[in-house]
Amino acid sequence: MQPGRPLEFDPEVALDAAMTVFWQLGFEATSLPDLLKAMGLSKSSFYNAFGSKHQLFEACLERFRGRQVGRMREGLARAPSPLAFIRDMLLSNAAEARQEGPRRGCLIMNTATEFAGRDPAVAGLVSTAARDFAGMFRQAVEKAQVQGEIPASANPDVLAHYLLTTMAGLRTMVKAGLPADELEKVVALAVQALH
Amino acid sequence: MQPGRPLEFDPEVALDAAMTVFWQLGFEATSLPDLLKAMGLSKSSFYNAFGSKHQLFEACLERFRGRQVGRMREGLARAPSPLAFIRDMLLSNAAEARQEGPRRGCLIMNTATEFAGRDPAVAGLVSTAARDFAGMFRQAVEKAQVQGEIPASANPDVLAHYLLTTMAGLRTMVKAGLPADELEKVVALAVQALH
DNA sequence: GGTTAAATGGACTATACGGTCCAAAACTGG
DNA sequence: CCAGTTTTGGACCGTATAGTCCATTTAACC
Repeated sequence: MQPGRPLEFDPEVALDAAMTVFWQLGFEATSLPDLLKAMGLSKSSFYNAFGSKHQLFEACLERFRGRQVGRMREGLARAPSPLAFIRDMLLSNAAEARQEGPRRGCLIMNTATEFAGRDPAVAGLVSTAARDFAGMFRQAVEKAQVQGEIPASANPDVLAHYLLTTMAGLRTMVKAGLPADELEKVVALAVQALH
Repeated sequence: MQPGRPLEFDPEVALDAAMTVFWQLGFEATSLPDLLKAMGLSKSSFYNAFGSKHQLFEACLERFRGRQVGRMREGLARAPSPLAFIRDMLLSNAAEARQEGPRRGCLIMNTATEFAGRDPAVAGLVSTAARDFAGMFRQAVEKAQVQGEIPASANPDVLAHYLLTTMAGLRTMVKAGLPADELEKVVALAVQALH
């Protein structure tokens, strides 16, 4: 690449801002002006750097997936025990019901419900992300089995999918307005079911 | 009401058609032309009869809620046992993963994730519906406790919320592309957890 | 400091949106 | 058959949408 003027904005930062907007509003409800404002750039720069609203959205999904997987990996590594990680994971989802504000949920789950079925590219990203999340849960389950926190007889894949399903359900129930107390009891029950 | 020309369409039928469209596409992604086409009426008739897209949507939510509660009540009455009803309920959600087509999910859950948080009126309808669904599950749980299918020591409310959460999670996972076989194993595990 | 390549702001486009309005048509009751 | 009331189709409106384009500015390299 030859000389030329350097970017005035940090694409990473801009992408983060865009991700947040999509996360809160979803794809359809997010307008271009919404994005430009949040990202702090002009139309030209936007299209120059990100191609289109749709491409940007896909980039955000990817970004979210990677970040979330990283967060889970890190959480599993740091947690006092694999089962504690699982419980904390679910509890952190339920905890969103405590905050008064936005209730963003999970970008991947939101996207799955919003329109994964109508867009093959997006559907692919969503299902890949779901598989990755399940994979992390699976690792946690297997680790818990080694440590004797979960019976070795259980099928780690089934448990992983069960946990992912519960997580998705919690996010939905938060948005539906169930109080945090109730959801925390649900989490306790769900964790109990692993034994 | 005096003479006047009678309606050329059946409002109930039209409402059903509208409900189906919203169910598949969500509120934002459904355009007025989409609705008119599905309902088979002109703009004038539409606004005359239903006020606005938003009002129509609220009517559809109400309709869905009532219908779903009725379906659950009926299912519980007909089922060979309360626990069988619960299992069938969850399985029927998972079963959507088998069909190739649309994957509509549950209108209420879809709406919760799409934009319940941004619209107080809609949020109210969604949370009412969620409470109603939970109430039906609660009845099933209590009945199951009487019949000894579920330990009497369990808290019916918690179990009801747990079931609702699982149901919501299943619908999300269906949309995320998890295969039906896996989801059915998840259902078995979730039902197991009630004991 | 000139050349070059890229970024920028803003004007511009075409389309689609939800919603309104009105004149004409159509059906009922008398 | 007429009066009364409502439905109906379609023209119309202002706005917002995603996306394009170009002339100008800007900074890096030699």
